[in-house]
Formats: sequence, C-alpha cells, structure tokens
Amino acid sequence: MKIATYNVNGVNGRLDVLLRWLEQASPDVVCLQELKAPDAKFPAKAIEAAGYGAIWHGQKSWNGVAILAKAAEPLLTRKGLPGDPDDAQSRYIEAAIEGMVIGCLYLPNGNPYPGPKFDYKVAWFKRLTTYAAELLKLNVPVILAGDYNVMPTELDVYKPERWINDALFRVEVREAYKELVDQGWTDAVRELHPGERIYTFWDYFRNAFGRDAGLRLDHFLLSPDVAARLVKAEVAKDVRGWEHTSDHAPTWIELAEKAVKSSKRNG
DNA sequence: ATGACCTCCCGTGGAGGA
Repeated sequence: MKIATYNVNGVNGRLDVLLRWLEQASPDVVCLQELKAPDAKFPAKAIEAAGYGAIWHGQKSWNGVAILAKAAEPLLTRKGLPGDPDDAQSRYIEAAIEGMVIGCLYLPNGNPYPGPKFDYKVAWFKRLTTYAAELLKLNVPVILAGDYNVMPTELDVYKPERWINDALFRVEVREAYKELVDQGWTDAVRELHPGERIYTFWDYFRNAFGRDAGLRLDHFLLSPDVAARLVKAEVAKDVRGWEHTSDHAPTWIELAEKAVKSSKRNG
C-alpha cells in the first residue's frame, strides 16, 4: 500500500501536475495540503475522473487540506484540529481508510519570528501533540502525514546556520517536533534513511532546486503497528523538476500487508 | 540585509508562503 503526502501549492493552479503525478505514481492514498481554494472550488470531478474518491477541508485563498483514496471513498473522521474552537484555518482533515486512521495536516509556517504568527504555530503544534497522544491511546494504526513546516534536525537543511531564527527551524519548533515523535511515533523517511540528506521542498528562488538547496518539511509519523509494516519511504524529486510544479515534491511510503519487523512497543 | 519566485484574489499590486 502506497501512501503519499503532497503540498500542491494551489490545487487548481496545479491540477495538471497533480493528475499527471497521480497517473504516474498511482498512490493508494494521498494527503494534499495548501489547496488554496474554498470547498466549492475543489476539483472533485477531475480527481474522481482520475479514479480517486476525496474528502476536503477548503478555505478561500489560503491553507486547505484533502485526502484522496484510489477507487474508494475516504471515511471522514475529523475536520479541523481540536483544542481551539476559534481557529478558522483549514489545516487538518482525517479519514479512516483500510483500517487505518490517516490524519492530513498543514502546520502553520509561523514566520516572521517573533510575532503572533509564530505564537500561533507553537500553539497549533501543542494542540497537535495533545491530540496525537489521544490517537496513540486508541491502539489503532495511525498515520499523521503532511507539511509540518519544520526541519527536525540540521541534516534536514541545506545550510542550517542561515535558518536558526526562521520559524521553520527555531529551537522551540524543533523541540515541539521531537516531543511529538517521542510519544512513540516513527518518522518514516528518517527511519529508513538515517544520516542521509533528503529534502522535500526547494524554494522557487535562486535556482534552489538546481543547487539542491532544499529543506525536509513533509513528514510521515507512524504509530508503532504501522511502523512495523514500513518497507519504503521516498521523495518523488523528479516531480519538483516538472513545468509549472509545486515548490514541494510528493513524498511517499510503502506499507506491507502485515508487519515485517517487530513494533517498537513490543521491543 | 535585501530580494529573488509563485500562488491567490474581483487583483492589475498586495499578501502569504518558507
């Protein structure tokens, strides 16, 4: 089973690229972020014609998340992250698919630091961590996938010293990510590629892609029983080189039908 | 230190992104 996360940076402006990638990669499940479209403008028909059922949580101009499932309808289990009823930004959607809970998230950028946007990011992260602990307690297979807007370690940044005071790399945010992972989650890409420089985002500026000046921002966190099924974790870097492409590349994992190693929980 | 590039919007520049 192949599951992908992809920050499309505008689902309508990116529709041709999205459909081309869906056809080429044929993922079973896709978490999309940055739809930049209200619910009524989500391109459901084109996605359905490509063979995917979808649920979405849109917003005019900004944010927006969706979950796609090949030849299936994702069963909506949650829209919006709990913990703040006044939060109007569309950054979380969750579905039950094939016995798994799949959360699709778009964590706030948080720049500039310091300021209210950074405070919102830290608060959102705290809400996510609180909610993630509840999910783990359910003892069902869970995947939290999306654009976390954090480079977890120096290995995840082309030039760490330049990013020290950026909201994507501030120590508070890296610590928040570590606190979340330490609940018992597995960072899928890092688990299978320890010590390797892997990026999922390259700025449109300054020929960043050509220079491989990238960041690793898009992550899969797996609950222990899902982590035991993990066999592959890759970035579809070639998609970032396409015409009219997003600044993020699709990132994906492959899960075996059954556990291929003992889960961390069982040692 | 700044801006470079790209997206969206009732837009023709500004805001937000990372």
